[in-house]
Amino acid sequence: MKKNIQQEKPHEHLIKDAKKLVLAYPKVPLTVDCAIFGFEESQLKVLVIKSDLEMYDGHYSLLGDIVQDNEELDEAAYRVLKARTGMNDVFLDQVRAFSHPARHPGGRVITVAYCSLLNINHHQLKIHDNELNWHSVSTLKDMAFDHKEIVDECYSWLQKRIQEHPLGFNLLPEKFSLRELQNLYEAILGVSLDRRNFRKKFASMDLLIDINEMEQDVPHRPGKLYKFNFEKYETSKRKWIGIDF
Amino acid sequence: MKKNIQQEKPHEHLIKDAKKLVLAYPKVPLTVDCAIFGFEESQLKVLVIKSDLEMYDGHYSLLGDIVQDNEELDEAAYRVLKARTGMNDVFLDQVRAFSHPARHPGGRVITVAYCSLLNINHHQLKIHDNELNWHSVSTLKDMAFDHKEIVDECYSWLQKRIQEHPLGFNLLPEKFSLRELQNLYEAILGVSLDRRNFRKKFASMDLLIDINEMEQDVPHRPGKLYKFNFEKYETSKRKWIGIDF
DNA sequence: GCAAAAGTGTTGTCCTTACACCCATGC
DNA sequence: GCATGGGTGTAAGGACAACACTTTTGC
Repeated sequence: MKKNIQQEKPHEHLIKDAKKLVLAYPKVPLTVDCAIFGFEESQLKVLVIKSDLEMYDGHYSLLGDIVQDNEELDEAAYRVLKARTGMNDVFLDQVRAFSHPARHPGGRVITVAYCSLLNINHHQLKIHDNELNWHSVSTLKDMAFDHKEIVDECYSWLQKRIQEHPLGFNLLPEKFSLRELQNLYEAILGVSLDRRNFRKKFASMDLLIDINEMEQDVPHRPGKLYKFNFEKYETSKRKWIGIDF
Repeated sequence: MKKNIQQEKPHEHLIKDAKKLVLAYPKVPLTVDCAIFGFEESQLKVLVIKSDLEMYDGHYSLLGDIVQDNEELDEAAYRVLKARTGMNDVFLDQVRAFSHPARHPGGRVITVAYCSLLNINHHQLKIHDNELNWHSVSTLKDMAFDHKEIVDECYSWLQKRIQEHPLGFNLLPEKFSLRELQNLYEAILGVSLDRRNFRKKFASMDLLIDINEMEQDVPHRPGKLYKFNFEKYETSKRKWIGIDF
């Protein structure tokens, strides 16, 4: 927007100097926070770090940073992600802004939350300060700031999105078995699924490429490995017709 | 978030003064913009106003305002809504933030977009300056700033949400006929729906209360009027199980 | 040979879709 | 009586849920 309601009068003139207008606006500190999810040992995990604020000593916080001048929010989030994980080409999407006036003990700070999905094994954590680590989502608590609320919201967001779009592949290795895929869905949705129906579902979607390789070193019959068919997915995204409460 | 990546060193001390930390953060002007949708003459409309920036002379913009100190984003959006429409208890939800550095000609301004749904006939527009008016969504173009992009995004958001939750009732009068409800869905989704199937669908959801009244002054057989069963809806919200790409 | 998980089909139910005729009202 | 939309039922097809046995590997 760009117009202050209080300023309005019946026949005001058009504003010529937009710069002057904006200079008069109040300003707030703005950050991005990333809920970076990974999948390991059949558990959904999120990347956290020990807070370096004394009042949150021992509590975890999400990775985030100040938004720089002339930086888009997406860029800022991506910068945080890359600085910590070293990864490019990572799934990243904005969830929503959090603006409670007391959410930061240092004063008013508004943050925009991002959800990111990556394969834990495809990267090395870049900085091991502050006990950067993967924490199981289900056992998280006592986070710094409003970060628990942010994680909860991002997790709900993920649960919903993963049922509408095949995002789960971002959390798996390039080659994966159907068992791994199902474990992932079960972990994220918190339900158990029928194996045969699950396989039929994905078979009928035709989004998996059979690469004619098998699992190695498993203590049971090895399963086939698949890749995700990104091309096919890109050319046939969901059409949104049908009311369904 | 709250930690600047560049600041990190192997054994830094915990930060005691959070206020001092935040004072050092760069700040940006922050606004909210509302895509306020209404339904009239079987068309989805959005509330717009003539921009008062000279460089956008004659172009429409959304309603919005600066976010005040210590104001939540939701509050700011609600304030804008109430100032212009005089309405309380209006549906309002955050869509997402827009942060392109050049989106405002006066310099960097980040905005958070909100989607709002209200019944056009239940309110009087509060201020008639700047040609505040309802504009058909389908014929909007040449808006000020990035407001066309914001409207498009909010419209997509609405198309999706209205299929998951019964939001449409916010756009209708308290009492409405099934025909009006169907017109609404057809207008928003841009499809035509089978009348019998549509009625069956809503009948089976059991979210409509038959109030034993009929339409008046229609030049054909009058239809029954219904109210939306808000209580029932609140106690039986959607359960999110099932993968569905 | 035993444990552990892979792989595979069928059936019933439910939901969705497609489709046509009579009815009530205003004019 | 005619135009306009209101109101209703049925049948076919597709999607989903439930369910058990055989196979392959490591040990």
